[in-house]
Amino acid sequence: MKAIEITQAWNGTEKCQQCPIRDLVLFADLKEDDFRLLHLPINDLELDKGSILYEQKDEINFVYTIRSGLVKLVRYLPNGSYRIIRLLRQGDLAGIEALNGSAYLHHAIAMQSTSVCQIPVKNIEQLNSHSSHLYRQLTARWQKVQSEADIWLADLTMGSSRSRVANLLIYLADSRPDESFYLPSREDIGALLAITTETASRIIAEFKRAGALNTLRHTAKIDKIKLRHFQQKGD
Amino acid sequence: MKAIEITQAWNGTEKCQQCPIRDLVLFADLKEDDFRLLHLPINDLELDKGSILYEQKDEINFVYTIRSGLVKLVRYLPNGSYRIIRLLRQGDLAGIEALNGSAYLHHAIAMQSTSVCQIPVKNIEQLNSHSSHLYRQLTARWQKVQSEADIWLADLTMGSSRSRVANLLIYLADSRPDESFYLPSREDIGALLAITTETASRIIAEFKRAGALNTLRHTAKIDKIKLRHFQQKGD
DNA sequence: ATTATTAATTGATAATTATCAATTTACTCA
DNA sequence: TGAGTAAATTGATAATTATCAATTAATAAT
Repeated sequence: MKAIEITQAWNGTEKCQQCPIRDLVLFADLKEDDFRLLHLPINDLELDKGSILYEQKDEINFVYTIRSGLVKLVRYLPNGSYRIIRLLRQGDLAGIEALNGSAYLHHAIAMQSTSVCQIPVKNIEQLNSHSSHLYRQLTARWQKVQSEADIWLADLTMGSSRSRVANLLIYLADSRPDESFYLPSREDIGALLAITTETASRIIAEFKRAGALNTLRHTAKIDKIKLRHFQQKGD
Repeated sequence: MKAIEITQAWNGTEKCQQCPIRDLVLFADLKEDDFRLLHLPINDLELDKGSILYEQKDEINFVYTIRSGLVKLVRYLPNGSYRIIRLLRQGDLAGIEALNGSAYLHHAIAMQSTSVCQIPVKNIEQLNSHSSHLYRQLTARWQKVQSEADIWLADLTMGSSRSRVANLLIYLADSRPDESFYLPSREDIGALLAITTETASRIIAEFKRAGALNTLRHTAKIDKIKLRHFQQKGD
């Protein structure tokens, strides 16, 4: 287990243009001519739960688009504990820092079965120098990272543990078509919100008892109305 | 007071090339030819403490380079409280989200006397379409924002209040030539670290008593050795 | 299916932080 | 300078969360 499997390798030309999440990914705006500029192969990777997409020390030759699944960006602290800095979902870009030639800033680890496109940085650079279409996508993505980090900071680092967990669940459920989502382990919830595993567990259990959260294995659904009662004590 | 004064207006050509913080700012890599592409005037603004550089609702026509001083990016919450999302210092870029045509994401407020360059977004766009020099600076800056946000999240949102305040002071003192820095109000420290004003005050007072922090008005110096004792309880 | 292992839950208690309130200190403006 | 206002500090107490420890539930391996 914890395998990474290359299921396909291709040069963008046809495959990327038929990509079912085309409008979400980096190459959204590219024209047919642009695709001819892709020289290195793009790989399609399937990651098992727990497998590592990249680590901080890794050589940085790729950026990754998440096609499906869930990836956590993790920063390990000197004392051995860790903090989850951000979650990446469908359409998100991992390893964007590679484009500046700086090292990866975190470890990227699949939280569930995940499929990604592995795009060589050289491809991006080539495209960038010959076509301006990619530029908008890249800056837009940088901006998305930034604004999500801000929201994260505002919603998920203040207030009581209870309201932080409620906000996290609402964030996780957000924009899922069927409203069901992957519920992280209590340890990961702790690492996401800077609370202990036990506190995370108590609150999740409390939400379940109140009927605000229903789980089957790691698949969860929330009752937003009931959950809102836990969001803020003051209003 | 709380005035914003336009002290100078110029077209980049000579003025920007002589800028004393040229290597820190957006135009660092530009060549003489590039500057000829700047058509709209760049303004030099002087902000008094407390004055507002921009608000979320503002029309977004400018990005700003901080020449000196300290700016806080503030997000107001529905219940009237606020959270400081990030601090900007010399060389940092404010309002970078304007480049994607999205609204400003925060209020930007001067925490002390601050001077900034106000750069029309149109200038940036013009430069970008005619010269590739700016691209590197922009992506590098985006990346810096991202990596600092990550560090922030890891250092300033976990651990005890005491260690968070210690980390904030170390961050503020960092890279100041004379090691002296502007100490924010206790309320702002609270908004930065998601703790109450009172807790912030108690900890600052404790650091002063221990000789780990010395203040004269809002100018502060830290004793890093002594401060480290407060950083982490566990090591 | 059964055992071994890991994750989740719960309890009791200690430590931390928020809250409410009062006082002292610093700053502003006439 | 001196009164008025805002900011910082401190105290007492309540609420929240961490810590340590035990138990139960879920998952994986044979």
